[in-house]
Amino acid sequence: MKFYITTAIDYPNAKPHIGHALEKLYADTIARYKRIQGYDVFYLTGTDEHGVKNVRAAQKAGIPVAKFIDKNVEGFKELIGALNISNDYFIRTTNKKLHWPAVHKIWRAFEKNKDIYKKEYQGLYCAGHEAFVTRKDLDKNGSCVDHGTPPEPVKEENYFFKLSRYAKRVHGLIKSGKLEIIPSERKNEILKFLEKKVEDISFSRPRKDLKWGIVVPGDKTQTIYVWADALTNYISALGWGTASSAKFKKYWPADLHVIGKDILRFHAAYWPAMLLSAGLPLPKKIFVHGFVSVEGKKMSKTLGNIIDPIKIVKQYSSADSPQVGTDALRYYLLSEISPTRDGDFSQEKFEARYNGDLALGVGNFLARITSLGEKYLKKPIDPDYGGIKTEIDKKFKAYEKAMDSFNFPLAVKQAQALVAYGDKKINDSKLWVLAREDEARFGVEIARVATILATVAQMLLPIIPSSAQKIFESIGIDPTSKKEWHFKFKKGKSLFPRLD
RNA sequence: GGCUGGGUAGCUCAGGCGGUUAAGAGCAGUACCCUCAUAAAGUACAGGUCGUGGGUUCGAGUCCCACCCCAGCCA
Repeated sequence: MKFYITTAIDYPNAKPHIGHALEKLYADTIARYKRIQGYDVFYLTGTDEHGVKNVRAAQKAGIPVAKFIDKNVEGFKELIGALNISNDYFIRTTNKKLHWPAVHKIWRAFEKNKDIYKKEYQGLYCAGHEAFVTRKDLDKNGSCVDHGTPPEPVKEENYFFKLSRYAKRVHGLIKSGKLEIIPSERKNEILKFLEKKVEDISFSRPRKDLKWGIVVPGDKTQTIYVWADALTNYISALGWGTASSAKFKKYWPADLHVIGKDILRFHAAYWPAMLLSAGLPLPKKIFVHGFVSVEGKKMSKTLGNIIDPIKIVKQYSSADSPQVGTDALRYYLLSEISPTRDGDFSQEKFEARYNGDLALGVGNFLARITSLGEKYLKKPIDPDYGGIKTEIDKKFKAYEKAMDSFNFPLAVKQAQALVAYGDKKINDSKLWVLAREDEARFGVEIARVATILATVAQMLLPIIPSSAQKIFESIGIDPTSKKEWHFKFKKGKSLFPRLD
């Protein structure tokens, strides 16, 4: 079974912030979870590199656009490394070999279906924005809210895509659940949008206004606008439109697009319509996540409260435990932030989570077991489910249910509940006393708590992969091995050193 | 203005097809207890108008109406 999962492609006009981290993490956790379940997973992420905003940002920085983009894309790739993201490919929309042919091909497909037509577009052009603005961007005097100057009415010719022709079909597909939108509020939102009169959308810009982009095939005066360019990444990355489309045949349609709530319409309306026009299968599911605020406030440049995830990772890592910062951030974002609503980040909450759940939770539980096991156990022992199987099964089922519905905080809770259960078992059996006084019973009891720990590590594998792997190593197990497990304990350094 | 979601213990949230608790979990706080462990773990304690005001009902966080806040979508 294959599983194709994507994130939105990021706009590299600035450094990545914690919101970018969140989305990649959601997709990564699902990808890892599916791999563990045996799926042949293809996980795609990348960057959306064309458009006026990038040009302007480059100008501001005084660097040629291509160079500016290359530099910023490195920042996004660094983020992927810092977060231990397991993507299988990184698509860039400036990739002329892979991406551009697909964009041209899909454009031709629209044309062939007569879904592309030229129309005069009238709009209010704001020089400051270097873009068209709508009424909601204007103040009472009719001036641009951001620039304080009145926009001028401009007429220009653009190519339009007949979204109106597909609105009903897309609506039907979403309503019936053939194209699933999660959560249901977002499904309602897009259904409402599609029930109103849907306008066709401008799919190109005059070349003179937008040079940094892909030319419309057969018309050198027009540049393909973001929709047909960026959204096509999901199939271009698989080789669609090139000679080597084996991956496309294997992985398309996408099983899951992971996106933010701000781009719902593009993914749940425009993109399906485009695919229908091109005669391609539609994605199966779209998961819409929320945003991350910082101490209750929206992240913004003016507030200067933008959180750099790479900085956080570095801050909490050390030379001999480089995975700690990565997993600490992964754990926080996955356990503290509600996946379908907005969540909050604060240093204080971050450290409370870390100390409570990781250092003194899982980490301490591991230390208790390996310390006793290494010192008192004479030979490797087998897992033992005696008296604990019901509880483990119950928690594991709840965990799977939560993971399947992208409720990561609830999934994590199941693992933490097992840690508490195991800690209590150590106390109740007085394991440290048995270690000295009753070798046989000690063997049985430590096998049981170690079995609990192994289950916890299994659950955490998609959440904090490196640390979960370390847990397995400390108890002498290779989780990927089909061979029978035997616990052999080795107490190492603290998995998650406590923060003061 | 229309629509969607939310407003539950100091904080983060569960419950939300009406009667298994005349309100739950985690964190923080207090007491007790253990000492294997990262001065860690475990146990007990939360008396919160379940946004406000009405209504339906034998009985409502849980249904209905109105209103007030917060977020978002569409105008």
